[in-house]
Amino acid sequence: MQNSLVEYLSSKIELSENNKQLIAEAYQLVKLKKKEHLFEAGTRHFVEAFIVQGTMRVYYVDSKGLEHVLYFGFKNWWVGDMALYRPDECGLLSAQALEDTTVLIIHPDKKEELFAKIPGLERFFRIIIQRHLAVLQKRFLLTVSTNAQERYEELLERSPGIEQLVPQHQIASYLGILPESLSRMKKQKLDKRQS
Amino acid sequence: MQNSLVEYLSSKIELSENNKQLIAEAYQLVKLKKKEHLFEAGTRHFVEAFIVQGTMRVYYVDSKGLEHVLYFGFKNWWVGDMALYRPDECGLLSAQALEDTTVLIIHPDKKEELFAKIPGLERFFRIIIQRHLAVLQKRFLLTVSTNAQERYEELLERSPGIEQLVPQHQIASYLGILPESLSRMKKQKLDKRQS
DNA sequence: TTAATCTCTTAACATAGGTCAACGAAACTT
DNA sequence: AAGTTTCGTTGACCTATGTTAAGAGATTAA
Repeated sequence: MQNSLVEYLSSKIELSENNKQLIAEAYQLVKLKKKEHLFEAGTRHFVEAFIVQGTMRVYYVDSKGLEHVLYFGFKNWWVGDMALYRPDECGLLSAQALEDTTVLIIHPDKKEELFAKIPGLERFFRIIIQRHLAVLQKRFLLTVSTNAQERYEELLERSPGIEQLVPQHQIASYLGILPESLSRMKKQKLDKRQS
Repeated sequence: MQNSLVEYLSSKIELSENNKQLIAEAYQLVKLKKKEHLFEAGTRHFVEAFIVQGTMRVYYVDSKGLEHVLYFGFKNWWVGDMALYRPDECGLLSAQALEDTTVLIIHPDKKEELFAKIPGLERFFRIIIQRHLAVLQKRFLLTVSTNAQERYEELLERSPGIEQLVPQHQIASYLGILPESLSRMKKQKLDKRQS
């Protein structure tokens, strides 16, 4: 069932059989239907979920009501609002399943318990946070230093196959442009190739 | 001398006199002349500096040679490439003094020693990282959801007085536009106010 | 003090991407 | 299967910001 998380963690840190058991029991399986939300902006959600199967998008809704995809989550990735640091904070982000998706979640208190029992686990999660920071920083710098075309190419290179997993207007949102603009861009690319 | 760091930390966590002493001794005072660099992209720099006095900018140079300010550092702020997680990594960022500036730095190994000796310190630095993540996430979302005008107003509101500390073309770079565009924006604002 | 450099402003023109509107094709709902 | 919503495409036009060039002050260096 939740072996995928245990497998994933085992590949990252040393875990005794007993600890694997503890982890498997602490996490709870949640099944989301397509379009269902794991958490929504403005609510208290200290959720950090591991995707067992499926695809999600994490996005922000701005003051004009427009949505902006911050990142996508695929199998064996973590999704959450990593910027939250207290369980009682309200977040700015929402997370929605782009297809039927299965995730594993844990209560913050329970996570603390695991940290106390399993050496190396807290350190591992700290590294996850820092990796998120590194990824976000790269994303920001790419966004301010390139045009949509270049960002599109970078995305395709970094996540080949993403076009099969995510509808095109969500990709446009991730790139920071409108669907019409992505459509136009792709056409220009084609036209150029044929000339 | 380095009292400002000790004072700052004391206001955040409980510190015995002995621990204050340890901290004061572990950090090293560095004086930077205006335009001097604390670290530069492409070099191994695991630097995390506390600004005692002065102003710095942390920036990225893109593949076309253009500079993009990621953030400014003022008195009593931390500057560094928080995305680095191993002391032997090369960073993408550079940090330069915008005026004569004094900072406190520490060797990573020494920092580990402090962590071992001073309870609460490691936890505090973890919070700093997470706060950086939160700030960066907000910055990213603001950047993709607003125009330069709105970002300019947000900046002035969040950092009143910044225009006295930082030259205008650096502010433009922070906003993600060219100096000419910021100049034009300000003029339009004036024109509007007068009509 | 002069020269050299840096900083800010202005203006004319160029372009990436936004806006609006319309349409056909998929993909769900019933 | 019919109807409804969602998704991608196209085209005409618009706007924010980039580009280039020039000049005036301000600051720094010699």
